[in-house]
Order: sequence, then C-alpha cells, then structure tokens
Amino acid sequence: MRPTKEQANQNRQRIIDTAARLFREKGIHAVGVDELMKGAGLTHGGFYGHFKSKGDLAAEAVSHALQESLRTEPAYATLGAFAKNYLSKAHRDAAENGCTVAALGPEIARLPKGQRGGIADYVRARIEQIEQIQTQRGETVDRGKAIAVLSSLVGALVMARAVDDPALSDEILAQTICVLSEQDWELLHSAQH
Amino acid sequence: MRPTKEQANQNRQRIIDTAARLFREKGIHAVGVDELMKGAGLTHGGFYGHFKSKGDLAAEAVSHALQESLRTEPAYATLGAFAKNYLSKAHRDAAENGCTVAALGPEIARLPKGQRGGIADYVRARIEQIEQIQTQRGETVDRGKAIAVLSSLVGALVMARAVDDPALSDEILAQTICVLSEQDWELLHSAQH
DNA sequence: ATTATCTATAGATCTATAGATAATGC
DNA sequence: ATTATCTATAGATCTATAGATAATGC
Repeated sequence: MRPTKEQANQNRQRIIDTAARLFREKGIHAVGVDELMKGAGLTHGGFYGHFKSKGDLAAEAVSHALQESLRTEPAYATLGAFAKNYLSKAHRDAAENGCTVAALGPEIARLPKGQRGGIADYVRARIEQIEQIQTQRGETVDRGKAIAVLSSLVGALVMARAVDDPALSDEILAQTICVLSEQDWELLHSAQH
Repeated sequence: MRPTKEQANQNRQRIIDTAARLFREKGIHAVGVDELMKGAGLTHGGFYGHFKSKGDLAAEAVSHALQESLRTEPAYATLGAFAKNYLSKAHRDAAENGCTVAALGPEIARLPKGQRGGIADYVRARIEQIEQIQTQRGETVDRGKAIAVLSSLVGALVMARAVDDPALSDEILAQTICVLSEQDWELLHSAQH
C-alpha cells in the first residue's frame, strides 16, 4: 500500500493539478478536501500528509495554475491573434483549464496577502507579453496600453461567462476581439511615423 | 415579538440588503445563513419564512446589488470621468458596495441560468451607459468600443483587487484611467471630421 | 524503522425544518 | 386565528486528526 517516494511526489503533484482544475471550475470554497482527493484518486485522510491545510494547498494550486497557463501558451504576433485565442468560445466554456484570473480573480483577492500564488508576477508577465507584441511590431512600448488591453481581455471573459444570454455573451467576445484587432492597425500606423 | 406586516417586509428587505453587501465582500459561498441573519439583526431560523433557500436569496441579492449600483450612479460626461470613478482606490477597497460583476462575476457565472439576478440586463445597461457618453460627445455610437471599454473597466478592477502588490495595483488603476481618458480626445477628434 | 495512505471519527459549521411564542389583524 | 420570529435541533458536509496498515528504504 505504501508507494515509493517518487510515486508519493507524483501523488502530491496530482493533488495540486486536480485542485488547480476543480478550483477554477467550481470555485475554491465550493470544492471540499473529500471531493478533491477523490478527484486525485486518493482518500481524504491522506491529504494532510501532503499539505498543512486547505488554505496552503489553495496558494499552491493557484500558483500552479498561473504558471501552467503562462508556460503552455504560445507567443502571439498580434493583439488580434492573442485576443482571438483568449476570447475564444472554447476558453469561455472551459474555465477549468483557462486563465486563473478570469476564473478566480475575486476569490484570489479575498485570500491573505502572500498566499495568492504569486498573482502579481503573473499579471506582470501578462503585461510584458503584450509589450513584447508592441516591440515586435516596431512600436515604442506603451505599458499603459498594454495594461488596458490586458484589462479588457480579463473583463470581457468574466462578463461573457457571467451573462446568461448566449447572444450577448458571444457579442462581448466578438466585439472585444474586433476592437483589439483594430489596435494592430493603429500600432502599425503609428510605427510608420 | 411578532412585527407588523410592514416591519416584516422591511426585515425581508434588510436581509436582501445585508446579503448584497456581505456576498460582495466575502463571496456567496463564504457567507452562511447564520452570519447573514445576524448581520440583519435576526436569528437564523427566521430566514426560511422569507426565502425558500439560500440559492433563492442569492439570486435576489445579486439582482438587488446590480440594480442599486445602476440606480445610485450619476451620468458621466466623459469616459475619463466614468473611469476615474469606477477605477478609484475607494471602489477597489470597498467591494461590498461596489460593482457586482467585479466582485462576484465568476461566482455568478456558476449559478444556474435564470438565477443570475438579471446580470445580462445589467451588462446591457452598462454598455448603453457608455454609448450614451459617445452620443453626448457627438460621436456616432460604436457598440464594439463601448463593450471593449466596459471590459477594460471590469478587468482592471478585478486585477487591481487580486494583485497583492500595492504599487502594481495602483498602476493598473491609474494606467487604465489614463488610456480611457485619451479615448475622449480620440472621440472628439473623429467627431470633428 | 520509517512513512504514505487508509479507515474512522471528532468537532465545527452549514442548510433546513419543527414546534413554541407572542403580538398582529381579522 | 394568523403569522413573523425565535429556540432547538436534525442531518449533511467540511476541515482536521488519530491510529491502523503495509510496503518501502535504511
């Protein structure tokens, strides 16, 4: 019954992975240790061998989710391409694997400071990701615009998910993609001066 | 001990009001019926004389919070003025009285359809509020831009609250205000053609 | 011998209900 | 007599702990 040290570490990782998925899907508060461990294929008693408390796991799971979504994402050449991906119906309809800020932002805001899984670093990385697109297109970096673009991405996804009118939800995604795509042309235009 | 019919109705309203505040502050899941009724100055047993379930109250409380924040808000002449108010530090630091989408968006998204307190109507009203600013400034109404502006407001507030770095939080608010204020000039410029 | 997991359970909390209470409203 | 609220509690669930189990790793 006792697994090897390596298997135990894999189990621990699977708990974090399962939590990162379930928390984004249902919210941190809505997922109990029992459901979580069942999702990882273990019994709930074993949880406290790996983590001191559910709160400790929450911080690790949020951190893991944030890092994964940065790691697995490709580099985009234009704002339009970034927006088209971030504001896809697929992303809207699969919060469990998507952006942690859009899925858990308000809940993360209620966690104690220092236990928010390095969300500040994540937001900074996202801002820099957009600044990099500006650089690639030959534009001088405009951090303010990068922040505003990121804000519109997060806000549009939050609203598209919250709204219970499918037409309005689709419209929010499509229109925000459209506006951000137009900014590519503006960037190009101002860069030619 | 039994209150008048009018007092009973006032009690019911006070429960909804308290819920609208506590839910935004701590999240719907994090507030129990006991704490809620204590906040309204009643005992928890009386709750079910007013509401069938906590879920039923949640829908009413969200609806109430949405309507209140629309009702109490002034009309803004410019995007900059709107943004300055919505993205103020006061709003960031007092979620319990602020925008329900920014405080509870992801949690509302997980409520059953039809029990989301008319959030679609609220988002539509917010979009129209921005379209009205466009009209007032003599610009042809651009619904896409209105949606993108609204998205950036919501997203910036969610991020500014989630981030545990005060400097970054302030920067997100200030920069997004700055970018939206610049759009006032662009509107004016394009309207003069 | 050590230790990761499991079984069982303590203790707290949460939603909801039942019956008592006491003032209103017919 | 009706009914809004209160007291008390049922029943479920949630976090966390204790002790047993059995395979690993010294």
